[in-house]
Amino acid sequence: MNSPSKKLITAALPYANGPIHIGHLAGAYLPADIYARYLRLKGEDTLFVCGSDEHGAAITLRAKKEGKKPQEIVDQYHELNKKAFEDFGISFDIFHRTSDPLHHETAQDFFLALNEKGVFEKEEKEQFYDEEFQQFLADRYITGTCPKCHNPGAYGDQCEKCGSSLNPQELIDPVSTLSGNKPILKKTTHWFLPMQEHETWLKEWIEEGVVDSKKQHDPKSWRKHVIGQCKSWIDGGLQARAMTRDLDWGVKVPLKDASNKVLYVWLDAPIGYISATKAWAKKENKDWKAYWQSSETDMVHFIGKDNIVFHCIIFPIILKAHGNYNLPVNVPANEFLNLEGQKLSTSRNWAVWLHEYLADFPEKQDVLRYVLCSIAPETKDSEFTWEDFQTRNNSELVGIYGNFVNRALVLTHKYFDGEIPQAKADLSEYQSIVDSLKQYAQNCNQYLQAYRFRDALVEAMAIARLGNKFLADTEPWKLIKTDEAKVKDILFISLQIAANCAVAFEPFLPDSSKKLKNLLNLKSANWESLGSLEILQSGNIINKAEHLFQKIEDEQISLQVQKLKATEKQTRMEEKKYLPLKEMIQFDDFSKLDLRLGTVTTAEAVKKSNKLLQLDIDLGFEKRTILSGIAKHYTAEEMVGKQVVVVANLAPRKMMGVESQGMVLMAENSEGELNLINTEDSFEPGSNVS
RNA sequence: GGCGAGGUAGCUCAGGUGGUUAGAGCGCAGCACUCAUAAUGCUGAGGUCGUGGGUUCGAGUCCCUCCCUCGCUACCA
Repeated sequence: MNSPSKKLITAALPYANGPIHIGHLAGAYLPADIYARYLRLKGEDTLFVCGSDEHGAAITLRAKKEGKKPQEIVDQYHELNKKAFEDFGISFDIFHRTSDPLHHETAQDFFLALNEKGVFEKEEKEQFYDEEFQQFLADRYITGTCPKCHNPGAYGDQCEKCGSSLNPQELIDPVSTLSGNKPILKKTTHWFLPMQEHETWLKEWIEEGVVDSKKQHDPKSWRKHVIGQCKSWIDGGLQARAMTRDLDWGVKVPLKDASNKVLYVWLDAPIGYISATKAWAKKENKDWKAYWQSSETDMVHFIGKDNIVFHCIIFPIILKAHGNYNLPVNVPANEFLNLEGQKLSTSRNWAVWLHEYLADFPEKQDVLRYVLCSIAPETKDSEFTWEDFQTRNNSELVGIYGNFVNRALVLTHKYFDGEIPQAKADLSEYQSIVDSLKQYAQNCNQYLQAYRFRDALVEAMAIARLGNKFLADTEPWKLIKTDEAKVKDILFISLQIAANCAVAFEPFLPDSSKKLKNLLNLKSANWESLGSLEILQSGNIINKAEHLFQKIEDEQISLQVQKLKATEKQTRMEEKKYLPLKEMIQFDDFSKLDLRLGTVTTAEAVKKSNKLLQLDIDLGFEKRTILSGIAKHYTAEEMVGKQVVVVANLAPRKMMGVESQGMVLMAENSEGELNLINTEDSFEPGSNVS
């Protein structure tokens, strides 16, 4: 491998259907930004691109639901997210969008090029079509009865009850989820990408890092879970996938016989990286090809784990099939971030939204960057808690880093009126400090190169720790009384360490580094100076000390926790609310029910079930065994002796190997809690309920 | 029950291709210090690396059994 002179960094295009939360940031944008900033600091020719992914059925449907145009939805979130990224210092060279004409043109050209090379297989198939909505239906917008297990709620692509994967045409009584009508079958043509034809070279590329007999990357530098997931896909056998869709919101398929068809997301979103590059190049008067088609350029995709297959299999196939394009040298996908014990969920509002965070913690974007990098899910899922956020801020940012900087500045002002002192020529008695500094700097650099940002950040913090230790060991506040010359050496070194902090933290905490550099009157410092005692110039004046970070109090934290709990409760209420009223019935329908009072005589948990209790119930005239799904609300012990209402003429049903002879009635509230139904004066068993 | 992930110090977690006394941060205890946002530094507690087997000269690190936890899913008639 040569050492490329250019770097292209991409971060997954966020879907313009909602705002950005800490999971997105920790998963892709923060590591990408750290890496991009690191490369720029090293002076490498770096381009960092991203943009909004604005097409797809979900946006169309949402627009329809809200009575808006798709473009309105997309405009709203594009602007919101663009601003959130800016506020958090995500230093995209361009944040483009896929609704831009340049993108449509680029994606269409790409499609045409592939089509001319005969990469696709054109095939006509019958597909379900919703006549009322006048559109073909994606698999997941069709439900029906599963042909295998007769579950009435199966989706067009799979039945979640029995787990079998399906074709929409297999469903019994298919229904469109758009209109609720029965869809009709209609012929339509699509362009398929036969991925199975690419298995051989893909396998070699992923496992050996070799493509076209050339070493392209070192697989050892790739994360284990990334390679693992790719292998399991390839080993499971790749299949042909349609690259076109019958929709009207998207990039039009640029062929005469393809009206009302758009490119599928695989040929749309990732091409967004290319069109973003083109848009940037146009503006900057540069050549976009230098970043995509030159062997001098390394490309790295930053994504979350849900995007691995996309970026490691499908996009590479497309790029290679097109020819001329580079493949990524790494795809450092992160796993998922959880929040206070639960996974983040946009729909359930279980998230910390970037724009809301800044409203509550103004100008504290670096604190969140610090915490999210410290706990980034680089090798496995990890957890964000507000308590941890507070601890890391207070004990690490304030106590270690901010405090050290403050000590060095305050001492310099106190003893030398803010002038960086002149140290003696021979500082060899401090060699061990210099060695440690160099070591941390080197470690930090190596970890950054290896995409290990958590570890790299720990090394940066170690530099601040070193500074604190140095001051504690040398005690300049004592020495000043006896040996001012030595205090000059000590503060000279301390200030150099502070300057080192400014450099080392710059990729992670750009705003704080800027502040610190201002305090030190340091115009610029590149990455190469890291580890040296030559960043600051003796004789220069530094500014008066200001705190880089502020403590976060308990009240602020409990407020956030309360906020989370409140939104959680609210969304749960909204989800449940009141069930819709069922269809009206006649008295005859009701009188078919035979409801009786019964007394629970014995109760036990059903083995290997976590919901079912097995109850023996005395109905007066006979005894019944009934299974009831209440184990999460009642223990077996407390059920014994309870009076219940039983549906006594319900057909028996076997569950978990036991026959249930009836059903116990329960009330369920909006929280999903269950409660028994009783008579006021405990009538005798067998009494009729009507 | 099925699928996925995981069980390492009080807590949160590191521990590529097996190899000397198993690590970090926080918390805790003691000591030092007072320049600093009661901040910092040093020292310590002494963890059967979930269980039981196996492979090996040698296993948190590989194989098998079992137990437990979490997520999705099934069982709520």
